[in-house]
Amino acid sequence: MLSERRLEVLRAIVQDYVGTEEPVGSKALTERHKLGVSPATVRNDMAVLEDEGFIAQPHTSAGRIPTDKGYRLFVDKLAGVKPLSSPERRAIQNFLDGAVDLDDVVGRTVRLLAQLTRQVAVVQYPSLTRSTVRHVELLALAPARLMLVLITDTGRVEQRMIDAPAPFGETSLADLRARLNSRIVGRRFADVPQLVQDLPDSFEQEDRGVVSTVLATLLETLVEETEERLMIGGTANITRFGHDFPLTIRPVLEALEEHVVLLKLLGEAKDPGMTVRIGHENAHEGLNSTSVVAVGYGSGDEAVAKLGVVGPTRMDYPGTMGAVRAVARYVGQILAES
Amino acid sequence: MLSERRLEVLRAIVQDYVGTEEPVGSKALTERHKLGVSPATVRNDMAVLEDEGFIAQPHTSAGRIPTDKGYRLFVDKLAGVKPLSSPERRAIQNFLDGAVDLDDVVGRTVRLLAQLTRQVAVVQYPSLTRSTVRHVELLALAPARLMLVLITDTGRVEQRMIDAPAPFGETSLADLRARLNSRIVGRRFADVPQLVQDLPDSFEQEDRGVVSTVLATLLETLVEETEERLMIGGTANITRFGHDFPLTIRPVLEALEEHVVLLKLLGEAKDPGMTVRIGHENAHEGLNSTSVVAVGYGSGDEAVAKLGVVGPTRMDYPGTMGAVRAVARYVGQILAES
DNA sequence: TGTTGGCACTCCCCGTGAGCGAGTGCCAAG
DNA sequence: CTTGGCACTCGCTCACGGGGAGTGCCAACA
Repeated sequence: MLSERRLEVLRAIVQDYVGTEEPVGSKALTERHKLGVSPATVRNDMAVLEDEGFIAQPHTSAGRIPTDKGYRLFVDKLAGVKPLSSPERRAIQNFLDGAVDLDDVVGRTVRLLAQLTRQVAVVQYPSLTRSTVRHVELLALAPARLMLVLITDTGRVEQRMIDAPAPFGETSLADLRARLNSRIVGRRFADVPQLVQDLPDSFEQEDRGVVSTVLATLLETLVEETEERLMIGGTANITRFGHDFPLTIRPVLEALEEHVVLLKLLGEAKDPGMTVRIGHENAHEGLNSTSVVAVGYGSGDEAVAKLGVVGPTRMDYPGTMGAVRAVARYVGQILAES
Repeated sequence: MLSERRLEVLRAIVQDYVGTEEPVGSKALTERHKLGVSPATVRNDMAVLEDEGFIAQPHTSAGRIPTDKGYRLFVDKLAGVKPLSSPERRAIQNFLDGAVDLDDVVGRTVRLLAQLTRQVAVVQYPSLTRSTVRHVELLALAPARLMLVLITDTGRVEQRMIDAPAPFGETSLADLRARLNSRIVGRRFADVPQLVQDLPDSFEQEDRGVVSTVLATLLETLVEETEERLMIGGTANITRFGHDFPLTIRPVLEALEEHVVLLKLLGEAKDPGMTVRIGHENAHEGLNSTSVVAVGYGSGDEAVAKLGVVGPTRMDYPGTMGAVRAVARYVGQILAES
């Protein structure tokens, strides 16, 4: 185990490097931090930290920079979560309060997060699987052409066209609509399949085909839309990620375009609290020189989706984590209110 | 007026520069193109072209590169629109045919366009103002809480919550729903306001407040959603824009984030055909070193929205224009079918 | 055993200068 | 108007050489 002071040295190195973006040497460290020891001692400590793999030098006779492992130790043991200042809190609240619908909430959140952290923000739309049904609507656009509209408690609306195998009377339609709603409104998506299982049997023979088709489409919508959507913002901030440009930036932009990858990334964050993935801890290769800070948010006590930021491994972890957590809380509140 | 050969020289310069990304000199030009004259002659022509402002040299004693004005002449007079190869056409069709809903169509289009042009693609969602109403649905979520769902002929769905000033019975609701639909289904959004103007009068006194509120929300939706949405793709391609990195790329990314700016940009493209804005012709400063190729698309004979790409001024204009036009056509077809 | 100052050493970084070469402008001849 | 010739410009590359920040090691000291 590392001594108290060595940890302190590591913390100092991380802080300085994050600030200056330049390898930090022993002398500069003792000058900027009150470690109470001489540069020579710090050098010894650095040698140990390097042996253990927490820091590295880009070249012989250069200062040290933290490794992924070093950052990991930093966030696990050395860094707290820096709470936001109260003006910041107020700004968040004001900014989010004006939202009019779900798209707007997500849009504002992503902009806010990008602005606060000066990094790339990613916000997942509230997931359908954990949400409940607020209403199902069935419309006849033509005798054998129906539209299914599904409204969730998080304000999301999904619609699907249905080509019915046979014409379907207005009364049967109203009947189906009513029965469907009475069964599944207020229920979780995951529970819907078994709740509607026996519904076709209660209809006239001639209508069963249509009913089955409608139900099939409904269930399909539930499954399909579990492929969640997300919104990204602050892409311009990648220019801050590093100086070694085209090389670093390209794969990151590509990764950001693949929403599937990002969703997986967010999804992996199983931790009920905040999850921080540093550099190579990210499964996706393009993000090997970035860190992802993610946290769940939700309208109630349960998380319905995730949000987070993607930034350089060399980032201000306490500040970023503070911002991410705070934004998630406020979004949760907003969703609960609406 | 410039002689035939001088135009030919300009064309050759543009083509070579687009290919190599390096200033092109007189000797190289005569070698790669059959101009039938000597380098010295070409040098004279170049001097003229430079005087006229069509080309410039980065430094004394370097080759020439086209200016914005040079590109402008090139696209106006010298370049055709390069039709796509038939495998490409087939690929487009296949790729777009699988789309299941509007989001999917737009999403596929944007990816397709980005892939074909290797540039940043921008696709505007079909505008509401020009589309027609397919259906309006009114649901009572609670006695005094309604939801309005608006479905357009382009497959777009908008929903709004309404807090009614008074409870509203199910029969009244059904009545309003029916009357509303019979009046505005199939009509253009722009015509809706006057079509519903006198609707409250035909209701019982006690229901008029609610009806007015509903109508107000409906009209508001029409107006508000004229702020159109758009989707962007292929952002990673900005890394191809130039070598002078952080400087160029940052403002472009910022501009791409401001959808309002992009919408304005697309909107300015009044031309019924294709519009090409080159470098400083773009009003937005961040896009001064990029070109925008945009064209309208629509389900019928009329354009309902725009799509296009943003790329370096140094782009393959004929190829890009060909791809943009072809994609717009196919998207139009897809929309018309659905 | 841990800490400290001293010291030689290693390299990165940066400015300088030379040589190269692509490209130009001009001129005189065809 | 076109062409070949020619001197000139200037960006690019590379080698050379301090300067400096930082290191590792060692011997001395608590």
